[in-house]
Amino acid sequence: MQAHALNVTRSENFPEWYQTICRDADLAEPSPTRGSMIMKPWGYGIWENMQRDLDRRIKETGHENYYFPLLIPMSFIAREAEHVEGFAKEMAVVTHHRLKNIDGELSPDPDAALEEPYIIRPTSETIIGDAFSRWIKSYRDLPLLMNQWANVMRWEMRTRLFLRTSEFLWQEGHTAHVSREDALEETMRMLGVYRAFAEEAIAMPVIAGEKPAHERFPGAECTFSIEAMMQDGKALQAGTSHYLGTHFATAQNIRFQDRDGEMKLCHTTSWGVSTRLVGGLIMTHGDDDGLRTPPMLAPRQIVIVPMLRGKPEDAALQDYSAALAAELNAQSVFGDRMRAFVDPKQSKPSDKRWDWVRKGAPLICEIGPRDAERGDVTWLRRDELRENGRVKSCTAPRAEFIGQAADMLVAIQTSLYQEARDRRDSSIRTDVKTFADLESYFGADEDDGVVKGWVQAGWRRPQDAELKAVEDKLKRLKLTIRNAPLDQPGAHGTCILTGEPADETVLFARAY
RNA sequence: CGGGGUGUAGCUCAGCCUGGUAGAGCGCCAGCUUUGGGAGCUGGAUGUCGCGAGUUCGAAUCCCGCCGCCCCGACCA
Repeated sequence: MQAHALNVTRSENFPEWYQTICRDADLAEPSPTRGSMIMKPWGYGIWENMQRDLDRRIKETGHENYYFPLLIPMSFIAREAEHVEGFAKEMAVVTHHRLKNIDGELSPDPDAALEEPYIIRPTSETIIGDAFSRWIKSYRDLPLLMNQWANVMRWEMRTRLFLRTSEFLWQEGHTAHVSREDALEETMRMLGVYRAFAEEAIAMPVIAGEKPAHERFPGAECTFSIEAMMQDGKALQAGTSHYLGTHFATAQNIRFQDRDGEMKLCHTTSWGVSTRLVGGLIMTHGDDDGLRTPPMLAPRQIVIVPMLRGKPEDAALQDYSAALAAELNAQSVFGDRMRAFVDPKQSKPSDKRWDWVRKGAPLICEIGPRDAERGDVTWLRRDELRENGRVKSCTAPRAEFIGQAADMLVAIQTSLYQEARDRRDSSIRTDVKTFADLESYFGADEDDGVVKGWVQAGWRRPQDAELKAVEDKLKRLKLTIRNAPLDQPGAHGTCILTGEPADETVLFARAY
């Protein structure tokens, strides 16, 4: 009898646990293309459900979907100085349009070099800005509210499944407005959409706030983020929303004629979330038995495993299971059709059970001959898998189970959220006031098994000349400033780095 | 790209120091037994030992080069 369904626990080795869960829950695997991953049905299905839910929220706030090209003329990226600087080092470049067999080796054909190379989009501000400059003529064309679902590529030094891959899937919203106020309102609105989406759909509590100046998106006037705490205490930036001011409008000539007849620059925004959220979901809800998939996003919410034994009564078990699935599928939950599934795989029932435990199907029904005979259902709740070290199962008459299935799924969604929120709330320290305290909390030699959470403390925004020193000081503790929560306390006290009066209260954390 | 580690069966790993031509457990396949649940017994299949070059009669083992992966750093959603 194995103690857990995974062979490494979170406390033993969190990074290894993360990799194991990606593999054993069949979420994704590394690919031959360095830094890129193969997403498998359970992992990709979670992303598809995220997409569906978030796409609805994006459309409900007035945005429409567009699709822009993968390849961007290289000159476009050069237009906004900070933007170039931010992305130049991680750009994949397309330089040829033909291969040729040269001395038995396939190479780009020297005669087929592109006059102007293309870059593979790391983000689409520039090519979308180019379109905006043509589409926007008048204040009547504003606001222009667009979104696109796309893949992007950033040549990363170090990659991890879902959390940082060279190619990733995301949504990027881009909008143009007549005024700073309108654009800022949009920036905040979408930050709010992300917060609600993360908390409601992913059951992942987040803190929304503004990034410090040195953590801004290249070319942005201000950047806001939602930050989630992973089970090892590290922070994950789960979504960003940027007010771009008139920087891109200036660089790309995005102007409109206002009511007063004057030509004015648009104020633009951009905002995005990516497949990184799947990584966040894993590190928020995974346990030592695998993933616990929030029911709202689980590709299959109820998995039915008939306990087949190669006996005559197997047929009856299959019929009973199929009928149960059909009845469950006719139910609705979270305003959607319930997703039940009979696992038809020809393998041992116990293996199928543990496969679904690792994948984190919210409810796993095990239908044995006695259940079928009596008209019962026996099930496991993935969020309450074990009790006193033993797997806990419940049995009830079929109609009763069907009647409460939706409520149980909702309860699982809620309990996952609450568990994550309690863990986060109890891991944010507000009593660390000085740099010495900060140092001793995060300690030079960690690895004492204690999860280091976040520290919320006051800080004074450094002047340009001081910034380097501040960053170095934090770097030594491997700390970053995550954001200044929108929800600011009344008084900020003194700056944890300098002891001077603080401008605001920010979150310090180690981060992914 | 720097520092450290690592690469042997599907998975976890032993063997390497001291060179003699490949192992264990789990998984997989077959048969039998078992049956409210991660079963037992018996039998079986599986590897260009990361890749390439070298030393040697002989290399998983020694030397050189390269590559992948992991951790730390730099970079970042």
